[in-house]
Amino acid sequence: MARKKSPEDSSSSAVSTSGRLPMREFSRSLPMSLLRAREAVMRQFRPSLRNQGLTEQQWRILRALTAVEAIEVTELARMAFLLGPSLSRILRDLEARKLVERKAAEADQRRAVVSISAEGLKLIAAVAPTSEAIYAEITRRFGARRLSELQEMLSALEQDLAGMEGVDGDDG
Amino acid sequence: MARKKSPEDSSSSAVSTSGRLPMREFSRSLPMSLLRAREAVMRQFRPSLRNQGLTEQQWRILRALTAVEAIEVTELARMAFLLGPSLSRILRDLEARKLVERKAAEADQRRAVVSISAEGLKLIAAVAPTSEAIYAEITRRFGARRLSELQEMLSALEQDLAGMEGVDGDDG
DNA sequence: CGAAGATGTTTAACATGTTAAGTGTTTCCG
DNA sequence: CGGAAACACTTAACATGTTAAACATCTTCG
Repeated sequence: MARKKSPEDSSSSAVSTSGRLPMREFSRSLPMSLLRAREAVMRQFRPSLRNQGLTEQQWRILRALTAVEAIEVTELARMAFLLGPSLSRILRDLEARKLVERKAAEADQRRAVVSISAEGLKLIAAVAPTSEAIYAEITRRFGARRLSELQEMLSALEQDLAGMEGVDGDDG
Repeated sequence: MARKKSPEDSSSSAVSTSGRLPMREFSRSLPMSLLRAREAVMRQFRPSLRNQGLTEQQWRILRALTAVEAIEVTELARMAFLLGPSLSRILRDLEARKLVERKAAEADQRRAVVSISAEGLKLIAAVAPTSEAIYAEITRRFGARRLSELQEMLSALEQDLAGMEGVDGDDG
């Protein structure tokens, strides 16, 4: 919407007017495709989460905590797919909001054990219905079977790239 | 050594010890799958970009600029899939580094027109070979055909969700 | 013409991503 | 036993994501 401008309508962007490099298909690169798809999905959920004062990552953490009785920070980071520093900050805030509780592990004072609080559970319960409804609608639109196939491919991609670490060209 | 710990399933996690809520298996939600897949891909590219002092987003912008002679900021944001504020900041930096040039549009002083500089092109040329090699290796591992299929599905997902804006439950 | 509204871009404010360094604990091993 | 190394976080510093608001310019329409 609202895309009118000068008289000389250029319709669609990018016609590589200079043929400088053969790097075609930028908009169809795999990272861009994944980014756009994910954004299309998350766009559906964000408003609802925001209504409850939750960011996407905070939601991921609380969501992960509902699946366990208690869990160490590092393990939680793996589960919620967050880096340590991000998780550290978010836990500090969630703890201040009394949505999670933290205590030191008995056997190892380095480790912290986190669990969701009663309040946290209430918040989850408030968001879950809308969240599930959105997910159901997405599934309906895209098709359950197709969705499974997509997840399979994504998982396979992840696996195929798991051990690939050394293509680092010497362009430094 | 300390191989960078990539959050994969530790196989020990999460057995819903409390049966609190019937929520979908968290680690297999669509947003998480997309996030992990994208991260697996980007992990391959980041080191090379970093060697050239470029972030992923800066690279996206320069990459998009090589495809056009010049382009307005809003259109560039659409192409590189960045939000206005992010693009604004990045352009300020790239301009300071003389990798891009900016001028006001003649017909409309509100609009700014951006283009890549000669230096910017050199930088692109320095990164491109490694980047292409990595992409080729990813394609080889996953399979060209499979990769096309995946892109198709991602594109379709994006399309299917395009007009879905109003599932907003009243959980506020 | 001129004030109200629309539009393109930037700034602000807060939250997270990302890498490196710092702080306590614990483990290893001479 | 004790110091170096490993480990589990946490802080720090910079870059981007995200939303709202500010700015400047342009367009509408009375």
